[in-house]
Amino acid sequence: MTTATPDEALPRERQQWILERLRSHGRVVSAELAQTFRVSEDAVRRDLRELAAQGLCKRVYGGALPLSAASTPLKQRRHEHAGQKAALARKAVTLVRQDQVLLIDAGSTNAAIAAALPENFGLTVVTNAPDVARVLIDREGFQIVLIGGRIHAGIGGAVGAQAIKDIGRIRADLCFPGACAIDAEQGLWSFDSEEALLKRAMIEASGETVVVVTQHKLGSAATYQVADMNEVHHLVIEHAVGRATRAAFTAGGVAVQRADAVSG
Amino acid sequence: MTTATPDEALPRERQQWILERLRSHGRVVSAELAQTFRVSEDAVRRDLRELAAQGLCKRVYGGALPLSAASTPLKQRRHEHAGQKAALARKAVTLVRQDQVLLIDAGSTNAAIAAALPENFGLTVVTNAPDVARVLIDREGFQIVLIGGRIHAGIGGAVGAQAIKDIGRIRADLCFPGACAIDAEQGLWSFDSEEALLKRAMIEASGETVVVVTQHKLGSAATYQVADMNEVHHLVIEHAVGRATRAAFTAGGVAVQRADAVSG
DNA sequence: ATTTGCAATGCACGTTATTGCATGTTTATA
DNA sequence: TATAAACATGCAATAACGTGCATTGCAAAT
Repeated sequence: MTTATPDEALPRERQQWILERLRSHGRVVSAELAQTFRVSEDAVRRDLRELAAQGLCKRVYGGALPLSAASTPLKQRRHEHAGQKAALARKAVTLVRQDQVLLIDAGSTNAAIAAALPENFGLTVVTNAPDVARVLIDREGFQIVLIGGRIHAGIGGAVGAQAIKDIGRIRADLCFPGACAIDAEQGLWSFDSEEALLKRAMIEASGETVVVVTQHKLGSAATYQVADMNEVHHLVIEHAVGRATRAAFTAGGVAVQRADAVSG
Repeated sequence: MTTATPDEALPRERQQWILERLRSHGRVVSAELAQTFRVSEDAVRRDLRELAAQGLCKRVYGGALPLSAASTPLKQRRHEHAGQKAALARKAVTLVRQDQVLLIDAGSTNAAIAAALPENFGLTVVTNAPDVARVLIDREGFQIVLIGGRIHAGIGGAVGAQAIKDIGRIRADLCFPGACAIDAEQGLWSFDSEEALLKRAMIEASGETVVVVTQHKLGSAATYQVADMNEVHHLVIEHAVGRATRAAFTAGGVAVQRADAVSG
């Protein structure tokens, strides 16, 4: 029961109702909608066309379906901006030296970093993310240590007391905490309190901290603070980031690395 | 349950449903799909043809199988006996009841079991394998707990003192230790001493133990013993296993389950 | 008050997608 | 090798679709 009876509704109302129905029922049928709203199927089709144009649903023969990505937000992110992330990762791993111990957080960018790490470099990788672990298992010449704990599906890795305790028993050289948002004054931020605590524990367990971010995470903040900028030693950003933004971070004592330009 | 009863579905909706079903069940049968959607088998075949053309599944005589990109040697092994393993997994998950806590070991067979587990069944899955964790992260309605520790690449999961300590803090209902070899008299065996210790810890932390094996692991032994057969409560084997072999296990008090026959 | 502009709608018409059936062919298995 | 089931293909019927166009209702401008 999304709403009572629409029966008569304005176009926008209809579209809103359709979206709700898509969320709750997983599909809508043009003919049914036409009958529900007492309009012609043409009008319904126009609605669906608009919604699809806004990326809010997927039109199919007979009606519309919710975007399949809506049910799997993480899986969607996994292949987004793959080109940029690979470029960022290539630049980020230049900061890694032989025989170091790395602490790698969950996230698609960090999985890209794991894939870019040099093999047989004597590296030890400690991670709370099954994704990162799997990338390294399929490669060679890494010592891998898994951080245990309850897994938060939306984050894609272990969080919580157990994970933080595990991290407390580690000393790492380099730390790659994923960032939800980063700002030259405000520092590093996360959308989830558990996640923020975990990233903080990672940073405290490491000698140096490297933050690797795609462009849209720059200059914004989120809900929970992870660290001040003076706790971040290296920042790896996309090639396209402007000079002013870079200067703001450099002024704060952060070593800024630009990834190579990407065609795509 | 992937979805309720489709019964009547839009063409594209069918295809999505088929893909989901492929992920969770490892195969689809044309005749079954036709009955499920109440369309002719021709329509189903057309769907499968389209999906296959998009590289989303592999058509086989009678239906279709999931197509997961396999290239590296480990990944190769992961899907080598995909059909049989999916059939084993389907049978194995019938032993799982609502709201149970499962302890799942590393291994390709166990990853298939994770993929076959029913969603939103109140299940808690504890695992030392990034592979298993990842399968469940991509699905919904599971509580996932990661066992930490040093990862043994050849095994594909965490082993060692840390992992065993983590397991010691868990009480599970059901345990799925991967088996390298199993014999009615000699019991359960492993090729690696660390691995053997871990499996033993898992069994001791669980109420019941389920061993799921492909045919070639039966009746052989390995280097390190994991458990006697009287510690194994359920054995899930392929359909093709002979009567004499089954009887040997049954005589030892093991409940033997045969997977359904597989064409491929 | 009238005009103008615009969004929304329904209808007509040509186009495309989907379906089941009939045909002949391929495939698995005894 | 024989046989039945599964398959591909062509075909006609149907349902859904897109587009152009006229109509309607309403609000802003004249």
